[in-house]
Amino acid sequence: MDKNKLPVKKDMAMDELDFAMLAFLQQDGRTSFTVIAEKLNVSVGTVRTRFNRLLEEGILSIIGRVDPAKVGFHCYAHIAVFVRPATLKETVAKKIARLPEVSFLAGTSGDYDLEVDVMCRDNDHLQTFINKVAAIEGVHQTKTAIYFKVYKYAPPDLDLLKAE
Amino acid sequence: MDKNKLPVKKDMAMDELDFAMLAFLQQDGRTSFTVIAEKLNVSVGTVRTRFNRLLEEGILSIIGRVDPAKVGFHCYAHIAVFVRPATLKETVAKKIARLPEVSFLAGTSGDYDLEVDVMCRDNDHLQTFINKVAAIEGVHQTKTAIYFKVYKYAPPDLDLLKAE
DNA sequence: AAACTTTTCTGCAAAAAATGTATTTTTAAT
DNA sequence: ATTAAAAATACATTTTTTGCAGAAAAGTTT
Repeated sequence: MDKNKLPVKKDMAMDELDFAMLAFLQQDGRTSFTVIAEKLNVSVGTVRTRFNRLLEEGILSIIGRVDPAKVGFHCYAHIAVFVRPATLKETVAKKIARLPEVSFLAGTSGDYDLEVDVMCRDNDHLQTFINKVAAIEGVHQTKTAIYFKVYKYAPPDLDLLKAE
Repeated sequence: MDKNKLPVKKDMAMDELDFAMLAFLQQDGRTSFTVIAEKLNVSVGTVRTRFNRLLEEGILSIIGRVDPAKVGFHCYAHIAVFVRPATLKETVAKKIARLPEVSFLAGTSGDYDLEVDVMCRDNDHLQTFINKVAAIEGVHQTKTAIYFKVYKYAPPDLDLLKAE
């Protein structure tokens, strides 16, 4: 397999072999080096070296994904947070990030300032959480929406990077 | 280790041992059965049996998580989709779900009908994507917001289920 | 409550996979 | 072309997983 550099960040270049490995691991994070090596026609050692580099660089991480609904999180919600004065945004973000219910937190370019996605046991738990957020200094308003039905939840499609 | 049933869905009961295993695997999906067994004071066989059950039930999956930004997705955005007439919601959802850029798609209780999160290479790619969505029959309006800074991206915190 | 059934856990041997290291091959630079 | 550096390979060793068979626990039935 040849290694044509792909148009990624210059400092950490990745070739086709890396991407091929990622493709396997995205599907099953426990795929053995042996199997990957066979499928890609390289030695086990090569796969191992590459794998470790990908981990070290933080490009890849192997995690056990737990289905939230199946273990008891029956309420997945989206909270739009309006911060005032705007200068408090970072401070507020840091405080919200600490709450364990928060699965995603980001600053956006939209109407509101911060987006908070939370996993709660139930509506009761959610309400308690919202109150906690509302009590934070700088939180001016919140708008909550519940995710009724999740149609898709997928990892990034690496093919989008190859074919342009 | 004793197995006090925890308040999860009745049909697939999980005990403390299962949760302890999940906790390990959430951190490192490649943790060997041997290590888990030692830490939890059970036999390797037990860990294996439980592990397989968790996989089969879809409670757990081991995946290689790829850092989108590091491989070339420099634009993570949020698109609010308004569907009209409302009856087309499911149809529209199915069509959007097929697009490879979509990492998350859900129906919400908020102002808009569908929330679409997308991973794109750059703003250009994003714009092309938005046009594709806008062209779908039933899509009345879209509002896009870019995630400027992601403060947190975390798996569900299982401790929230134990202590209530 | 004893006898029986089912499920879960354990222990051990065999197979498979990962690791450590020395060597070869490839790549890049002068 | 020559040489230096980086990456890939091969193979012996260690570790982990897998496949069962037997033991222990939990749950039923009478």
